[in-house]
Amino acid sequence: MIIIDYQSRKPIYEQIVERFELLIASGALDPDSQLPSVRALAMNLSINPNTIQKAYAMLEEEGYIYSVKGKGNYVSRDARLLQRQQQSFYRSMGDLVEKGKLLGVTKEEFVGEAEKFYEGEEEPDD
Amino acid sequence: MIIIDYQSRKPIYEQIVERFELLIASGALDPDSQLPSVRALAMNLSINPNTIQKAYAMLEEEGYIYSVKGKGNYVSRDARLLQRQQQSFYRSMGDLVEKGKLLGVTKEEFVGEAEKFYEGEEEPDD
Amino acid sequence: MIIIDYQSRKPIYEQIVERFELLIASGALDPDSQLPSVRALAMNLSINPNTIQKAYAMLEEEGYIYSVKGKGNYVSRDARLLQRQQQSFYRSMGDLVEKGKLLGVTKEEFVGEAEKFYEGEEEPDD
Amino acid sequence: MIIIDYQSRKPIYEQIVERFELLIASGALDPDSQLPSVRALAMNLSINPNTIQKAYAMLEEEGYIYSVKGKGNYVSRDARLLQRQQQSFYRSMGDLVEKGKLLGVTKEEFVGEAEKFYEGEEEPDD
DNA sequence: GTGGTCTAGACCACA
DNA sequence: GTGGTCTAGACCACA
Repeated sequence: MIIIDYQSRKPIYEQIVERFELLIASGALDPDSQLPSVRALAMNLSINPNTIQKAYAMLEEEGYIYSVKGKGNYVSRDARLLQRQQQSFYRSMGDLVEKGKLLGVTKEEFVGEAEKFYEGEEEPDD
Repeated sequence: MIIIDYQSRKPIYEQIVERFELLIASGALDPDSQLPSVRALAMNLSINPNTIQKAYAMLEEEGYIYSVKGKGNYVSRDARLLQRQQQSFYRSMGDLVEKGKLLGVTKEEFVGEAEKFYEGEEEPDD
Repeated sequence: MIIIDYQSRKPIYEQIVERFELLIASGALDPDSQLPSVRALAMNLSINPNTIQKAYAMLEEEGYIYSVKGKGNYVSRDARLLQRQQQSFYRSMGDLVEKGKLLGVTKEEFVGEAEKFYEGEEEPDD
Repeated sequence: MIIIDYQSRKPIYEQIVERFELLIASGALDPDSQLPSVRALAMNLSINPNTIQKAYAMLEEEGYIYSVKGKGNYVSRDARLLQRQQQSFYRSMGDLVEKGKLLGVTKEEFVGEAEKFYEGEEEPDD
């Protein structure tokens, strides 16, 4: 469920945070369902429990999960999380378009490539 | 020409590198034209000369600029730089599309928004 | 009678203790009246009986309740409990005022808002 | 500037966070002024640098400070921080009023005591 | 068993 | 010198 790129310049805890943000905002994880325990996930990924702890603390601070003492961490029930992710998504798109303009990518090229990306993945047949 | 966001989490030297990469790949800086001297730019942005040094070293290593001992740093003449930037650009687009799918953004929404971003900005009146 | 906020950062047993403290000190629970049994309350709130046990033990230690072996837990008859709560109440008020001063809240603003809070709520129509 | 109560149930890093929140929101610390370095403050309070780090990370996440890599942590310039603190302040007041009502504290008593607290501190003479 | 806090200490990136 | 990440390990509170 969580994949870590140990070569990445992005810190481990951040990779975990971003992964869970997506899983939660997209609905892949149901509200009030329990996250893997700190120790279990640490073992699983063979990293230090403190690092997981840090990631979970961050997710709680951001409202993605809530923690129940002595029981575990649970997915928050908050519709605004999806909105928030989408907003950040469109902001990234804006940045990308700006970069594209600088590099001489036309609107048509941009849209054409994007459509290919959209289609390419889902049905690898035909 | 170079704008630094001092509050950004992105290191200063990296901001400088990326900015020059774009300026050079897009042709905004002509091949063989001279870059501002390390000291001048450091003074101008009021940051540590070592930071500029590091950015220039990186740009040289990547082939964006070449340095002439005792004279200064100059823009490389290399058509592949634009290609390289565009490739990285399309890779980013692919990542963005993946994220969009997870967040339930449809192809139509994606394309629609992208077009808005393309049109929205002030076009240099001709 | 007892409401638990499972998402609160405050431990469950503590929420239970504080709730009973108020109910008893305010006279909402009569002296010598019986508290719900540990098991019943645990079932009712669907939490671990150990947690209720711990809360009751704490209330007994503080003198709010007394326990009769084999029978159950009962509300203490002790006028000083109200005083104690009120003292702690005024201490909190002192802390709040200090904080208000730091934040630039004037005495007039403080009093004005407090009066609004006092009036705002539904008063048990008489 | 920062005082730690080592007996408190409140974690050290949280005490540090709350103290800086007040100092910053109240304007006692000027925007863009530098906070003590992680190591210096750690030494000063004789606690582990990791604990200070944690507090600073939290303050950054909340927008009270920003961190410049290799240079230090600085106070944010954001007027909404004061508002945010005041909102939380009035929420606390609301809770306190509710408690007061339960304990039989009348509006007049509440206001009277609050005024005493407001006056008591400033001029210890007269 | 669950999360949370803290220390000690190493090591890296950045300016 | 500055912050940031991570590990190892202890110890506590809670359910």
